[in-house]
Amino acid sequence: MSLNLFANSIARFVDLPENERRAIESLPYTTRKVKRRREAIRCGDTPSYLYVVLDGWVGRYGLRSDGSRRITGLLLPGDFCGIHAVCHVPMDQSIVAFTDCRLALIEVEHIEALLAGSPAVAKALWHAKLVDEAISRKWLLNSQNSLQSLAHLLCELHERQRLSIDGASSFALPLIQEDVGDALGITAVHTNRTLRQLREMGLVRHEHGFMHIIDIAELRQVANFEPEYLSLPR
Amino acid sequence: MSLNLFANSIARFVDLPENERRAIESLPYTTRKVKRRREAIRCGDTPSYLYVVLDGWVGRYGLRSDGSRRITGLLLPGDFCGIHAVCHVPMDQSIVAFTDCRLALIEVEHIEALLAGSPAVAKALWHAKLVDEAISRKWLLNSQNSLQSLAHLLCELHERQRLSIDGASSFALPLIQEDVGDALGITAVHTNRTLRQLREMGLVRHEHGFMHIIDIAELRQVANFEPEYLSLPR
DNA sequence: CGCCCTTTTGAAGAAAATCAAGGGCAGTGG
DNA sequence: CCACTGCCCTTGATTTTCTTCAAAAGGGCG
Repeated sequence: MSLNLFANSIARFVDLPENERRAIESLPYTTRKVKRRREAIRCGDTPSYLYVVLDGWVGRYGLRSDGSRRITGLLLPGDFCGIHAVCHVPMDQSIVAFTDCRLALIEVEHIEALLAGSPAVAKALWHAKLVDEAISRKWLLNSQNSLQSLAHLLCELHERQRLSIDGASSFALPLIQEDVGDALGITAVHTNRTLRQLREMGLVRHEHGFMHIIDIAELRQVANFEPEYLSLPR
Repeated sequence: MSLNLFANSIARFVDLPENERRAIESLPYTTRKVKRRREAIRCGDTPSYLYVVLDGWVGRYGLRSDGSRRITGLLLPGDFCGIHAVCHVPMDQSIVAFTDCRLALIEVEHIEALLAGSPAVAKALWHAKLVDEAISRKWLLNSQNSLQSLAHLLCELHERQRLSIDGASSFALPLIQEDVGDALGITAVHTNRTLRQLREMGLVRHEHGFMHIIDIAELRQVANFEPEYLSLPR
């Protein structure tokens, strides 16, 4: 296992010169395994690494005063978090593993050196951050209508996984309904009912941890999903 | 009028060496006036400038399929937007003026040169973006409870204005209730009722476009507001 | 003064939360 | 092999929150 997944992820956004690709792939890093449901980074900590997801699913969340949780983003293999390290800023949210997963920890000094020496990479990290932000804002925009919002989340994940799973209309969705609810800002019970609606509309099936997209065109219609904001290649 | 407000804003996040401050303040730019309620940047356009707010209030928003609007962020003097220009990415949301305002337009080439030559500035822009993101995520976190959410927005604006207005417990709030509702993800009617609740609790008064914070301690209690995420000096 | 924009309030209805209970399934241990 | 347990999904009934629709009441400005 290495950072070439990270390099590929970066290369989605810029023409990556061969020397800069090598610079990424030769970054020193350590691997950390995190078990399902365990925190990878705690809110309030100032990380000293950039974290790259090597495999598994990871998420960002914050806690409310009543103890309830809101998931504010999902990180898939190749995604990174912890840019806070570069700025010496404490995390405003926590990072949790939704599956057993492996993270690459890259020391901030190496990231700084990379940013200074590899302009294309620096630009790509900005681009990746803009996409990340665009996703957050879509979540804000959608939090109005649970059906549309759930449909949109499924479209988002379908699209983001398209590259790795290559066009498959099913993907492993390791989240339980409570997680999905926490991502949408609704309760687990309501998530259940909303998911049932999508099922009864003949758009999706969720079985054995796999989400099967039956009618992507109609699902996108319901979601009002326009994939451009993800800046992924067609 | 010049970019020194922008430089100050940047300098909140890093120790800005004198030469880098001069680099910012000597950036060539043009000024653009935008009238209240007019769009400054349209969703889908790829900007070719970095936009810095010189004066007035500006906001980011997206439209839903039913035509309703969600405001996803507010920009105050010194704040910037349009980093998309650097990455050649189309905007995923639009930028609108809430008051007559003036924007500084800095060509992307100059920004790229600045980023390449001024490491502290580059780091500060990352930091500013992280704060921006943290604000978005707070909005996501709060969108659950309209009272808490409105209280939190007022605390956020109070805190962000603290530096410019210097400790005043009142500030000009040029948004109408419909705007506030669009920022919170609730209707104007419900915003009105929620605001009334805060008024009847003796926490705020809103008169003649000014928001008077009567009991900031209690307001922060209601909002569960913890200012650290804004990375502002004490 | 009269007009337009905004705020305020009421009443009815919809969406989602909450509370509660039952059911399936996988792993564990007797 | 079966009972037990824990975790998750599912469904029903009730309550709360917010929306929608409608109308009236400021308030500033030509």
